[in-house]
Amino acid sequence: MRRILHIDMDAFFAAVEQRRNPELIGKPLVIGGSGDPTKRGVVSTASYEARKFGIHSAMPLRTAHKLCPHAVFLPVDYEEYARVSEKIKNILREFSPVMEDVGIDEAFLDVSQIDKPPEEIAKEIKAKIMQETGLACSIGIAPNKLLAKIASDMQKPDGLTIITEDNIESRIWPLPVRKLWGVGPKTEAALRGMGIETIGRLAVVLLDTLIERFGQSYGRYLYEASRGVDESPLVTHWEPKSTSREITFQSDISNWQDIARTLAELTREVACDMKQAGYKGKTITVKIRFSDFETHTRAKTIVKLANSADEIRAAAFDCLRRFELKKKVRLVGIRVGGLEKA
DNA sequence: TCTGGGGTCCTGCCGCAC
DNA sequence: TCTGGTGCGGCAGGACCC
Repeated sequence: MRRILHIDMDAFFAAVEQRRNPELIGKPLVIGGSGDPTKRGVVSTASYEARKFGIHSAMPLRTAHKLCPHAVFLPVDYEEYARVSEKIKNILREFSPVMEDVGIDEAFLDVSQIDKPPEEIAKEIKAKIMQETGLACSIGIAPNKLLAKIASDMQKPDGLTIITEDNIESRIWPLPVRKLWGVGPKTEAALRGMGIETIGRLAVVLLDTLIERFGQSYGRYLYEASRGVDESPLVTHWEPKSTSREITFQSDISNWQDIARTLAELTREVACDMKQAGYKGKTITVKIRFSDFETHTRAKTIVKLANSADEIRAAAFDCLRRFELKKKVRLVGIRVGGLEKA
């Protein structure tokens, strides 16, 4: 039986900001966008004090500002959070080399090979992270990644939750389906339409029914996930498949020259990213989001792998010309896929 | 009225080659 | 030469994650 830990930092961005400026401790704090709640942007992280006002991740900053005008709004300092994140990941690797990075503020750790109760390991990890960074985290312990992730979310903040195969029925099945990794708003609504609101209710649906409704791959996933089944291994190393840059304009624009100029600038940045990381790519995709939020893409695959701004820009402009720019544009983006080591 | 930016994966469709 | 089945890559869109 595997023993998997899921480590999830509590309100990570907000906690990092509170640590470097203790005056912010105990105050409603919202991190997101440029830090100006009158501008376009969404909430990346809200402190627990801000969450009491109904503020949550992905909420427009303007909405957050209306809910709590006296909250402190700060811009995202990604470099600083990445630095702290790396420190935390290094601490985790000291406990087990089998670590899967899941974004900036969470990770899985396989401690199956360690001759010590996982609960004890988890307590040591929490203490070490607190000692070296001053930050709290929540940890879930389970026989697989799926359950460990659900567990870490059960007693936030500063939690430690153990789920075993024996208590899937009593502790997992009463939870709403939305708690399952991979079930978002659309699937939640579709399931509700079928009269399914909890994981336990999902677990009694026939496999064939789920495959018919959600397709072979996702249907089977839902069937297994609802039963707490997840054999997926920890991924300790992976290569990026695409890299991208996009920007939302502060106000929607209709001038083709402005759009083209922005696309050229994003192209330079993405080419620079690729050269620094040592990758070339072959599929260039341009993304346009119109003022009504309708989003379209146009892609072009070039014959030879490329990472120069000139080559990528030429393909990007071919794509841009294929758009009918009838409506105002709020976002333009570029992605280079099919990456290979240069 | 509001809805970021950086990713991954899946599905359906189409044209093409065999 | 025509027709149909099949597999595959490219493309577009969508759902989801942090």
